[in-house]
Amino acid sequence: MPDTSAKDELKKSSSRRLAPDARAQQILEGAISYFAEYGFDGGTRALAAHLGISQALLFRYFPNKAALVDRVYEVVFLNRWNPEWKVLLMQRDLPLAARLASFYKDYNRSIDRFEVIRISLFSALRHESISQRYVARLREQLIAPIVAECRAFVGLPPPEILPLHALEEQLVLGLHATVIYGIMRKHVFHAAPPTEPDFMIELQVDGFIQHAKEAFRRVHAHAASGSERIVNRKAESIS
Amino acid sequence: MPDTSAKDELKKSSSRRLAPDARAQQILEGAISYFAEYGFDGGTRALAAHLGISQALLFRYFPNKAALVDRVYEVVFLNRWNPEWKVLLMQRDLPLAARLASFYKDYNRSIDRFEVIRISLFSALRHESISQRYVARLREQLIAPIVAECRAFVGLPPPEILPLHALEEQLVLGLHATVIYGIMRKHVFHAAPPTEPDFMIELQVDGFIQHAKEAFRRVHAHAASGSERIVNRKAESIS
DNA sequence: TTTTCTAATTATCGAATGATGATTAAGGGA
DNA sequence: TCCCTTAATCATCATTCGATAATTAGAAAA
Repeated sequence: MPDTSAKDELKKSSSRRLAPDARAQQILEGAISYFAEYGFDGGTRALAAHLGISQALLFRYFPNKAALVDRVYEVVFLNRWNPEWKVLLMQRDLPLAARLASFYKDYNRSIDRFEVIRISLFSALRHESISQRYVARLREQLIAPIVAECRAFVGLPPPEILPLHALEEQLVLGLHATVIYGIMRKHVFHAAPPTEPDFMIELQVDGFIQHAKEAFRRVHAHAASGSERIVNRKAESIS
Repeated sequence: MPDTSAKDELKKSSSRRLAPDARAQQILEGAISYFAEYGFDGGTRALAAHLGISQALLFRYFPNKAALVDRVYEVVFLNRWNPEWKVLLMQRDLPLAARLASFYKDYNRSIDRFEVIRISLFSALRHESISQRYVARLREQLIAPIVAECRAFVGLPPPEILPLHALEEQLVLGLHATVIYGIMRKHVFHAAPPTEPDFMIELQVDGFIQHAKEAFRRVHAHAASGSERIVNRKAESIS
């Protein structure tokens, strides 16, 4: 009778005495899962229990809790960015509607995960700088290029000639919002989760494109007669 | 020489020995402001300092921290609902576009506040039941009626004859998302805040209405050929 | 098998948390 | 003016927090 059973189930679950790299990786992934559920105020003891290890062990692999949280941020924010998105969006030999649909399908696939959306929100609510850097990159690398492509599509001058207007950004962000808000409904509000995301994205993109010409012209008419012109301005107004 | 100065500045700031009702109200408002900024894991000592009172005083007006948090929830969620919204949305003597624009302008005005949007998010991330009840009411009282009005607008059967389909909800939630996400950008992500909300709402509503006929027909065609039909289904799929 | 290295746990620290009496003092009524 | 009610604070409790040092024990090398 060979000695199987008891040894194997220990090995697969936590298997004490892991190689340091494997243990660090396991802690990091457990922290992502745990902090996504309970937020960054969740305790290190509960996290350790979640991992099936002692609380002190966390501090042998990360100097303190903040360092662990920072690593979580890095994985969630930085590892999830695809530089090809911008390239795809600017490929003018493809119809704009096809580019937008293709991009948002992939973007949706990339961020439609419990951990990603919730950790993004937790960190944004904490005013973490990495969150604001992500938002800035989103704006510069994706939203602004889309606005530029829309300009070309509807027959308006490029950004080099006519600076981008904040209202144009908001118009594009309206399309962006349909994707993001759907993911939030699913993972944060636990309300009627989106089904058939690809079909809905195609539908929303078609609506956006069909309305784009009129919408951009109205925005420019409004801007010409109205108040502020250039895109940058400070946030914050508490009341 | 009359004794002015020192007495006045004490009176205006915190003026010790308030009437109990006034003090309770002051604590509640301070708690809303404080928890909106720091989340519900913020400490009672820091909250008391924020109010200029001793920490122990909080517990003479609220039996424990959870009770105070519950009162905050009530104020933020329940006091912010206008039953007239549903009435307005179903007023068929007005054009649908006008009803939607009017509703979303008012809805936006009502929830575009730092405290409201952030406390909503904090509580939703905690899976608080009051948050889920709010989402259910939003869906039943606003989204479903809007879908029904769109049905009438595009010439499809009413919900009594043909049950609402989840994809129709998602279509309407796409419009809803443009408003909500704008508010989140402003108060959570601190990115390019929305300007001229009324103008943008008119624009988004017009785009939605112009596309509605085609969109609803495509949704119904897709549903007829596709898989699931009825609106309810369970959420949750972590990976 | 025995030895050796080090991954992991146990025990514990000081600081901060929510919460509870004991004490002080503000301010209207006599 | 004094008194008496009670709003408010002070001092302190038991827990829980992040973090550290001492100890144990697992697996490869000898």
